[in-house]
Amino acid sequence: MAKKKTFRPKPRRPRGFRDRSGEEILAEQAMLRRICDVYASYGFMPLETPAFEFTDALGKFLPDVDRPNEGVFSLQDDDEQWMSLRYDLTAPLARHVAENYDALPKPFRRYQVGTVWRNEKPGPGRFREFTQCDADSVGAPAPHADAEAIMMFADAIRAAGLEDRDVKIRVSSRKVMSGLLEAVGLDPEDKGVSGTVLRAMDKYDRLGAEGVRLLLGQGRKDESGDFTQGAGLSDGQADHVLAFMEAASDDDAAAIAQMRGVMGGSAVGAEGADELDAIAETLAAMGYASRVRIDPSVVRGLDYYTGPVFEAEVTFPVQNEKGETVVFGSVGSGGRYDDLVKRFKGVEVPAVGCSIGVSRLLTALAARGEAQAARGPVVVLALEADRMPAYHRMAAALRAEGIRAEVYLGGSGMRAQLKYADKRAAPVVVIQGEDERTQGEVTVKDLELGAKLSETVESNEEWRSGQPAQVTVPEGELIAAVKRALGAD
RNA sequence: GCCGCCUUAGCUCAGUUGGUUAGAGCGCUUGAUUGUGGAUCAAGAGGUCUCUGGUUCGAUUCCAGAAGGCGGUACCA
Repeated sequence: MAKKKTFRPKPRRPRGFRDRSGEEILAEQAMLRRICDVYASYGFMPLETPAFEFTDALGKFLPDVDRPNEGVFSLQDDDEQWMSLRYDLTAPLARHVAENYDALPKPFRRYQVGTVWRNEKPGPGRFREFTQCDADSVGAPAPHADAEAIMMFADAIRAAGLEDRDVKIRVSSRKVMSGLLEAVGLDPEDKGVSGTVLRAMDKYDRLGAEGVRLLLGQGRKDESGDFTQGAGLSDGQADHVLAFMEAASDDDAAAIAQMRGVMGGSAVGAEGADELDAIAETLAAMGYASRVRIDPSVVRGLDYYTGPVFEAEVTFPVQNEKGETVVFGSVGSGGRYDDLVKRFKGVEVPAVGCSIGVSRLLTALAARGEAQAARGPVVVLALEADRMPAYHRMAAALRAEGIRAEVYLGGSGMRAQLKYADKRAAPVVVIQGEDERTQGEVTVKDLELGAKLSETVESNEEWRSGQPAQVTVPEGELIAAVKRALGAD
């Protein structure tokens, strides 16, 4: 007789998707609040848009193919139209502005927190589902809105918990990159060779001048033996590009001047350099010069950028759980995208904004050991089965005072209940067993203080008999006693 | 996508030159303590040795493939 097998699915998650603990969520919420407070203080208003957008609105159809780009999660609605999960918050903003153009004040300034999805291979601090926190000004031309975006970005990064020495904010411009490409004799519009050159420049930090030279020329083989095809430039052209990269300097004006020299007579290049000069001037006047550098090695992948671009990287080494130091990407970026709304409206609407990768930033801070354990709720022990209403009353009274509190609802004894409270990181437990009840009293035990005291207590007998860090008070003084215990730490 | 490493208890990992009962530390449960989280001591639970196929009398161990994980690299619209 054949036994019927019960189907039991494996509990598992798709690659790059994570469950997140209560502590991580609280840390993220706190970080988001601090970042958004900065955005709001600059006059930005919040906006929410849906997780799904029509794929054509995101601009993510593959050229000449009736299918969405591989990098976005997509599905067909019941009318066969392709929809995709948003992969950033900028494309939905452009859609929103285009759709409500006449009613919106220009410039339109909004900030937005949201989950975004990218169908890519996950890496360290890199997921397929993560949170971004953006602020953008739509309808504000260069370079003043760019300078503001960069200053606000620096403020937001600082508010998020990164001190100035922990982060490097670098600024460049798509226009000076185009100027360089023209000077080298390439067509900036040519996505092939020019794209390869820009990607090589983007790796200057990681691979250094020699690595970039290989990528500009024939190609480069990495440690794992994988070969990357190069851009095929001549030695002279490569020298030219590297001279541009070496313009980086502590003196922004000098860096921009050298970039001008390398770009020769390019008109776009000169325009980009003028904008960078204006930005650098504002940053210096506002006291941001020590926190932000003009640096030609910033490229940024998104090809919708049209002017200044910037990004923030952490300067401390990030290690994974195995203790290996890991290649960690940027924690935030931004730039100018003057053509994004034009896709819908036909008219150019200048726009600039920034985005902070909150999930990655949290990963970086956690890797540095800055995750602090969150305090749990006060736990009211449940010692006598027929006294549950009284326990609930005590918890409710604490809540009414704004103190997080819960009644123990498991089925175990006192010892296990205390272990539970310990594991929950409860700061305080409230105990009313038969002894206290008959006296009209309640015991308030300070677990945090007790943990501290236990370090100096050797024997179990001493530990038990001393009953450290707990007080028994009349029922009416419960709230006051709990508050004392909470405040004492 | 390409390259490399890895996969044995909840976690971190040993181990079996192919042989019957696969181990440790930590964690977990219970007790020493009719009502007190730490420490100590004692007892206990927990494994299709990732999966599939091959070689073999016999595979957790050898071989091949797959899946998953980690890292690098590419891509990142």
